[in-house]
Amino acid sequence: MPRNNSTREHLLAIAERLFAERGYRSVRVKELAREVGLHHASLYHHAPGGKEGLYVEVMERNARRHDRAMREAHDSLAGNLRSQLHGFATWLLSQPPMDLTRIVLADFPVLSDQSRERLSWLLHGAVMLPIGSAIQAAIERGEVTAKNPGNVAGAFFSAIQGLFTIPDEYVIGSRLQMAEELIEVFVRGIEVRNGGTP
Amino acid sequence: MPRNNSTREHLLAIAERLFAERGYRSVRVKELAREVGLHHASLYHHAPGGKEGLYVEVMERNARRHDRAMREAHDSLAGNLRSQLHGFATWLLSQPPMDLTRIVLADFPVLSDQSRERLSWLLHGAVMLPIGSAIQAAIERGEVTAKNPGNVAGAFFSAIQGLFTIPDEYVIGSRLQMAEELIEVFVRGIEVRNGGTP
DNA sequence: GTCTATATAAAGATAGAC
DNA sequence: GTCTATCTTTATATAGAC
Repeated sequence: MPRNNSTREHLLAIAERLFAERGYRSVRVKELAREVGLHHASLYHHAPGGKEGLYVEVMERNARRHDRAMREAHDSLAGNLRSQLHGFATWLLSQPPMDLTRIVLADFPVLSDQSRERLSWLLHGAVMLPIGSAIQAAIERGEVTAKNPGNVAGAFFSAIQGLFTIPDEYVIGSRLQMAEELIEVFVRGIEVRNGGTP
Repeated sequence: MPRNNSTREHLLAIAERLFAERGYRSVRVKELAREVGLHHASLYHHAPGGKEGLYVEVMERNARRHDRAMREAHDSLAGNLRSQLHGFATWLLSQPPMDLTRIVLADFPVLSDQSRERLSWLLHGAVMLPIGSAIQAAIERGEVTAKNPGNVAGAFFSAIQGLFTIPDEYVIGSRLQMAEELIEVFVRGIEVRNGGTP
């Protein structure tokens, strides 16, 4: 059992970023070791579970971190959907991309059924639930309407993540500014009209 | 030089689907061969460029196919943004997922600069341009407004692709029906209000 | 706790018989 | 055009010295 020390923390941080960006199979153990500044053999001292154990561990960390930050944004900005969405977008853009398509279709097949099921729920709960909950609350306040709030939440999440695919030189202003335009589109798209045809 | 025969076409079709779904590194040459019904050594007869050549070739095919279908939807439904978006969504959901995040962050780094640059433009032109063009036309008709139409186009594309991450058992109705709700949200989100405060 | 050395397995690719 | 056999390289992982 590895001790809680800074080398291990360093390794987990590096692994979390690399796995999030490129996925399980594209990350090489030697690459992880090089970035941490260790020989790849030394890595197994800090991560006895090997590459797969490391992946599961850092993805769980990743999910828990998102869970904390998304709930924090949800709760501290409760009552104002635009602000909540802005908080979600700010957080998501500050983190490595979370490419659910790749995670589900490419990464998950290498995991055990149990790890897959567990991670699946953790990730869903961390990112989709808070967004859906914010939309649901706005529905209950009578501000917006949606047949399927979870669908809108998923679309918002995907749209924000999609900003990561834009090469820096094509970003207009900043990704956060682009996110702000999308927030306007989403909120306008579901808000209840009060000035409709009389 | 391989001849144009059905085995090769079969191989290209299989490769296109597998690479699109799981990405370059997750696809095994032996897996491709098995699905085609060949020994993996025989595969190199039909694809002398090996795995990388195959990837570039089928991604180009993929891009060109999307280009044709998206332009067709764009042109045949011109004048009606909702219909155009519906046509785009119908096409995209009929195809393997196009996970641009994974393509850009995980697949591209293994390609030559030239292949990467070329594929990048092909994919962008095939999916983003038609959507952006449809939105731009609606802006010029005075129906909708957007500070950055390309941003909205990218968000729409990401939102539709995101529907692929939903496990079948959580799909409400069909993915196309979920797409229809998103189309409403996007169109309402950018449309010019005629019944605002007087 | 980190290294050298080595083991094991898998992947991509080629040669050459049929 | 497809196969068997083989080669080379790469990846993950372990043993054991220091």
